[in-house]
Amino acid sequence: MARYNPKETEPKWRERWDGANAFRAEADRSRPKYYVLEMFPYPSGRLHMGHVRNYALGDVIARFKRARGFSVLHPMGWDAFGLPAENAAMERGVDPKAWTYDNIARMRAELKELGLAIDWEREFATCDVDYYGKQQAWFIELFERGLVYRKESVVNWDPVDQTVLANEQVVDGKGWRSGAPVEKRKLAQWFLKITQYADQLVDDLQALDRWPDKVRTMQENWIGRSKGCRVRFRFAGEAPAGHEAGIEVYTTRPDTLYGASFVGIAPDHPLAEQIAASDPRAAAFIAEARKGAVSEADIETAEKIGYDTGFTVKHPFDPNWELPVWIANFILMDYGTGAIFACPAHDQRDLDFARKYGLPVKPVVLPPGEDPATFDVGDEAYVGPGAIYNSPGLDGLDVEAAKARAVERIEAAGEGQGATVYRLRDWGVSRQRAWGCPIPFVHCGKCGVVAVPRDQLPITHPADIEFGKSGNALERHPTWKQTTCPTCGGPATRETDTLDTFVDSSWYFARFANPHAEEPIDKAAADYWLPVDQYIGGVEHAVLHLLYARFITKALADEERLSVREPFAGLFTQGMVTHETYRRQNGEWVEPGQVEVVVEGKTRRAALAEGGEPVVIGDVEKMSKSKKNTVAPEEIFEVYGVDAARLFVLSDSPPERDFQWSSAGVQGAWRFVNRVWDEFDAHPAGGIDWKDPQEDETDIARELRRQTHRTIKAVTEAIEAFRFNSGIARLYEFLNVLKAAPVIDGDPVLLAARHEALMAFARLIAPFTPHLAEECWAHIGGEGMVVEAPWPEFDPALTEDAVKVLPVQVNGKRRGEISAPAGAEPAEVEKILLADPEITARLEGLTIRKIIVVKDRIVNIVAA
RNA sequence: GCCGCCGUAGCUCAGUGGUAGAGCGCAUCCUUGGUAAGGCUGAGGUCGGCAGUUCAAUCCUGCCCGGCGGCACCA
Repeated sequence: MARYNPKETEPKWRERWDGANAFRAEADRSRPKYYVLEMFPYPSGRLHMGHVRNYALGDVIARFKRARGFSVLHPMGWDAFGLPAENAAMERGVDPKAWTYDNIARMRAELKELGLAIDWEREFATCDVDYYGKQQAWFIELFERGLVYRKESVVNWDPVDQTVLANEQVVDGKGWRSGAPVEKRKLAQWFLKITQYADQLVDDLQALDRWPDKVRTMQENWIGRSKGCRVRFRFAGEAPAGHEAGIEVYTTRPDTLYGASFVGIAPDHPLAEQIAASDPRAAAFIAEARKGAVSEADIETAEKIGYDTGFTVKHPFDPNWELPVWIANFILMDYGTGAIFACPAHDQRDLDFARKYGLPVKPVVLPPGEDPATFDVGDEAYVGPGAIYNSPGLDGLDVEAAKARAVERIEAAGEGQGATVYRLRDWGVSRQRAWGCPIPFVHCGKCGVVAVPRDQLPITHPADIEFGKSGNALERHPTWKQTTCPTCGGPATRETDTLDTFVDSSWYFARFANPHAEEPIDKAAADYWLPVDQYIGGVEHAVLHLLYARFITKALADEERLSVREPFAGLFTQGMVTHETYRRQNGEWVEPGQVEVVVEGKTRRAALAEGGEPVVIGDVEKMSKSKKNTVAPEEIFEVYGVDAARLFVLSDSPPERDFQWSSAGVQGAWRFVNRVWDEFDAHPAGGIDWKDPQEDETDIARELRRQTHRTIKAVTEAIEAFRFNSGIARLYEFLNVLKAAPVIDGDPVLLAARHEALMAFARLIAPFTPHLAEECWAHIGGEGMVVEAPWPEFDPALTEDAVKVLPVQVNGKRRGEISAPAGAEPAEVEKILLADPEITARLEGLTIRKIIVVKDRIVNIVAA
């Protein structure tokens, strides 16, 4: 018996796959195509278990679809621009470009070790001049179509690092790196007009039926479309200067206009600011209101406060009805118009506010079954359906009809119009960073902002760029900025902002169709390969990346660079990789590698491997450096081989759930790999003289064949349904069956049945442990390599038993069993049942009321 | 607060309107020329709780409890 040695076997098969160009994607129009893609990694230089899981999942699909006859595209690239490279430059004085490409080289080697069925000829990095140059080309096209614009915008400015910070880089109002208090600054920023596609982005979610509902809901909430109308409230007395037109409010509940109690404006509303200029108490209130708004959670619990401005406005449906105007802290300036009318009876926020300041509460929607004479609103606003009352002209209508009628009246009066508003904002893509895609524009004193002509692209980073200081190295460079205006030829300066890296990742999947094309996207190739049939990645990208990619796809489709309007037909979001945490008595985190866990009966104890100091076993948490609960993939590969690692991450949890790494688990997978090999090793090398197992079938052989065909069916269905762990569980069971099945020397039928089983097994396990599968396949004389072999087919007739064992229940409790031919009719089963002495003994003294026979499943006797 | 997911063996998880399963762990035994290993056998489960539908519920329905995730004054 030869022991299985992954260290020799695994590299050997990877070389053979390479040699055969086994994973090259070819647009073969005679076969159905399948595009499987995992979210491409940031090249940190180090593979972690999350990557292993992510890419193993995609690899299962890629190998499975290939075996099923699809023409498969499974590419790999690098999301290579971004802050970490510049941080490395600042910390270690290295060149971001060199640092990034070094990391890519290291990670590529590690990824290749995973044995992924990837077409490496299509690899690219977003920091390749070739890639971002093409990005600049289509970015200019979007500009020409009005989808790109510049606007003054408030940003978080770190005065020490001289840079703009993203919201998540601001911690407690200070820069995460410098620790300096962050300033709000107004800067001209580049924006992409994603809001122009807001409706499509919501509506098209409907058709994405192979996306998780959770992600679709999150995107829908993020876009936050709401339908309502704008209404003008004119001032009753003299209007404040500049606001003679009144206050425009936005509402989704025009049906409740007759329940209006007051008009409220946000503390940031221009009118509020104007009032504050001449009213110190209003100014003090606004300052107070702004102070409270620190964190999201605080906002929720913050008390509603308001300030009565003394101004009053007229009700749009009744000029004699005057409403006070309040400034209130719960009104947001950046939603709708920054002003509302309040209907306390039917809005909880308004009600809280009205109760606090003693403002009127008048119900106008009557809940079903309530009496208008007695219905009253307590401390809970009524937001449900009902009939409108107390509302001349709307009375009796239901809520939806009343909304429509109210909007009609408002529009007829010229006091407003129906409107749809969104929570979604335009996408700010400016980054004051050098290590990103330069925005291809110049600023000319005469001509303004001018796009760089196509034949002058790409705009690249200067070769002698000096990183390693704070701020934007492009801005600081002595000459790079200086250029001439493409329009007038006069002196001009280059734009020094670069693009958000989310732009880079918004179209890479399309570039993979032909990464060497002259145009950004090779349309013919993209028409063949797109959309991505299965996209796989972490749920943390549920909104931003996936929304941006959908938007850019639509924009590029309108540019006629793409035919699809949705990039990802199927989306799968995998769970995180977690691990137990360990802490010393002093609270210090300890790496798993330094801990020894001892099992004593049902309790587990842990101690430092060196010294034996007891260690506290903490919660299971996402692997992270800070908690030191990471496990390095390369160390696992070294000890157990790649296949065992792949098998373990695929086998232990459903892919969408969090996965708990444990050393016991990977050891179990390793043992399974060895048991599989043993089973193949015990089979005659080079295969057998084939004898059709269907001839002279014995019961033992037939049973084994049944198990084989059932396993093929079950594993196939499990992979189709993304339940890889179930599929692997079936293979574990199947191996147990094979081990238990007798081997009788000189029984050719049995041997043939076993051979059939092993031929299937090698192919079934190939998506999970591809190297092992090849070794096994070769040993038993399989033709060619497994990667070239078709997926095994099952014979439906063999997945069913000829004789069924039916449990027999008496009054719902199991009392015995009988055997009946498969498909036996109830009458036949009853006959067998009543002939069975054990069963009849059970029925002694009872009267049979009813016999329920469920074909091939069970029998239940109802008796008294 | 709202929405979603989850609760099955000590642990991680399959599964099904009809006999409760796998891996790991645990126990017993065997092997000691696969040996910082291998094998046999076994114990262990009111399938989160309560009600309902059904001949029959771990599975369907409702309510409740617990865990996780997302959203959160969006008018």
